[in-house]
Amino acid sequence: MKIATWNVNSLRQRLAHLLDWLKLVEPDVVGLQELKLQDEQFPFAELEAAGYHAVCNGQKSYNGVGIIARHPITDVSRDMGGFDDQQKRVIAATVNGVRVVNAYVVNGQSVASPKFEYKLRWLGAFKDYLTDELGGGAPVAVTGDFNIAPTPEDTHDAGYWAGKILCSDAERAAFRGLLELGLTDSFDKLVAPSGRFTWWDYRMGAFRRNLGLRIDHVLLSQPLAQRCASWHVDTAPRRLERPSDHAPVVAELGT
DNA sequence: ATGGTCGTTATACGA
Repeated sequence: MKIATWNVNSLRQRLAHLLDWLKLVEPDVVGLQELKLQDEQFPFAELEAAGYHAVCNGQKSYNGVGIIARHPITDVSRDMGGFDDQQKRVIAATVNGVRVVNAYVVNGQSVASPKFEYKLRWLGAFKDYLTDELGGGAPVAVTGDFNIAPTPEDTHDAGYWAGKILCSDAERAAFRGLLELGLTDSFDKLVAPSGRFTWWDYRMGAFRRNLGLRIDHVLLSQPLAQRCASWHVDTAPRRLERPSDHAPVVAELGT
């Protein structure tokens, strides 16, 4: 079973990339982020033709998340109950007995920004939300653009990124707090041929120079973590013309 | 590496 996450940075711009990638890789479940479209614009027909069920929580211009899967998708939940948020960042659903939670975590802009306060509040709410989902009895897979590089090694230049947005102590502590709920970072099963970065800035030729960060993650609750055999980044879509600035991450689970 | 690019019912702002 392949569980993937991919920030596509506009699904309308990236639909061909996604469809080609699905055909090649055949993931069972994919959490998609930054759809940048409304629900009625979601390409359900194209994905169905590709063999995928789909659910989404869309928003005009910004944010927006979706889950696509080869098995039927049930028990769809949108947003975090109890957290008043105008931004569409969370969708959860059950796929083949697995509770899939897919999130587009707040970027935060800079640690001095009011958006950083929002990011930390949001992460606090997300921890509570995951606590509830983990108590639901089903194994849980959390996919998403977390906008957090968990360790200095998850950056191309630890000195440059020290204390900056995506790498601050507060963000990293929040990420560890999620793991402490009983989730394992599937990155622990990194396979040797894969690099670890999942995002490269569009500017400065950052991808060509491999100036990246690891900010997209697949976290697994215990029964799934035990089955996780490998983690890798697929950089092929990042090499295409007009790519997303993120590459898909794939966690593969055995039986 | 502080510039440089993308995306969006845009022409500023978010990432």
